[in-house]
Amino acid sequence: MPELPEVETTRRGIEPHVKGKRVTDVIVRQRQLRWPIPKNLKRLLVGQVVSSVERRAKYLLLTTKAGTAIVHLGMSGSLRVVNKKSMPELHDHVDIVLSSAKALRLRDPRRFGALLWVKGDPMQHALLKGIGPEPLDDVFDAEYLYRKSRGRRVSVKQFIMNSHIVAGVGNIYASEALFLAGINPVRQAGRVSRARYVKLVGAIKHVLTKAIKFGGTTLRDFTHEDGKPGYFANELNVYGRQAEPCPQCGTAIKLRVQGQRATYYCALCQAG
DNA sequence: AATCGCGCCTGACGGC
DNA sequence: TGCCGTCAGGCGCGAT
Repeated sequence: MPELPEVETTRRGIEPHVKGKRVTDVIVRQRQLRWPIPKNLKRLLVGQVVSSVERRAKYLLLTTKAGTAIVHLGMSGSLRVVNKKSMPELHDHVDIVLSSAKALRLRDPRRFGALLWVKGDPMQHALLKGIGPEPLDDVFDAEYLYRKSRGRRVSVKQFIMNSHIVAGVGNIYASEALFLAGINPVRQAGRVSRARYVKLVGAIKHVLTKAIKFGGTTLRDFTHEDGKPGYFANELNVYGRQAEPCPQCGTAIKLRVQGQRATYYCALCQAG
């Protein structure tokens, strides 16, 4: 499941192959992703030079003079740099063919991803406009999170997964950060102390930074631009480890569902 | 304004 | 073996 570290890993992987290259063709094999891929994408993109490859939240932004392609990897998406002559496989929905020998290939078995186009400032696009600060940005600090959380009755886990509060924290890293901070995931966001938000912000930054260093977490579909997996799955303390011993205290890791999503936690270490 | 639940989609898995 | 139901989950959206 691509979360921020996986998208950032992808961005870093594709950037050297894409930036400064001209788009020579766009091949769409499956248009029906979360939203349909614009029918005129090929006309818009062909001939354009990709001037930058950026990330905002879990969105990738391929910017040209004419506009920006917005890519979301959804649940199962990956972007690979392939030889432009290599045969597409099942679920390889789009090739963005480049002026080099390469093509950027979007694979997305579950098709929860998206490939959209925006003219002008991409940050003004409806999908990006309301998104909260980047978690690795300095403006994302304990004071911000504390202030935003006052009066909120949702669980602290759902609170930090709200992209309007902070960008890019998904289900895996929310569980991991709450474990590192020793916070009970079901506690109401508005009832978490300032001191605990200091710990939580530190934990979020730490786990995301570390996951990027490991090239992200590959559980099933996610791969790097070269098709290789990320290795952070080995570093996960609680996610997916129901009934395994807590790495801190040995108590069995628990699983519960919050907002229709699995939360993994240690009831002893995260009593607070 | 905040919160809740739905639905998009495929592949893996368990039960029979 | 094979079929079928269930689950996984990011996240926008509509309803409350």
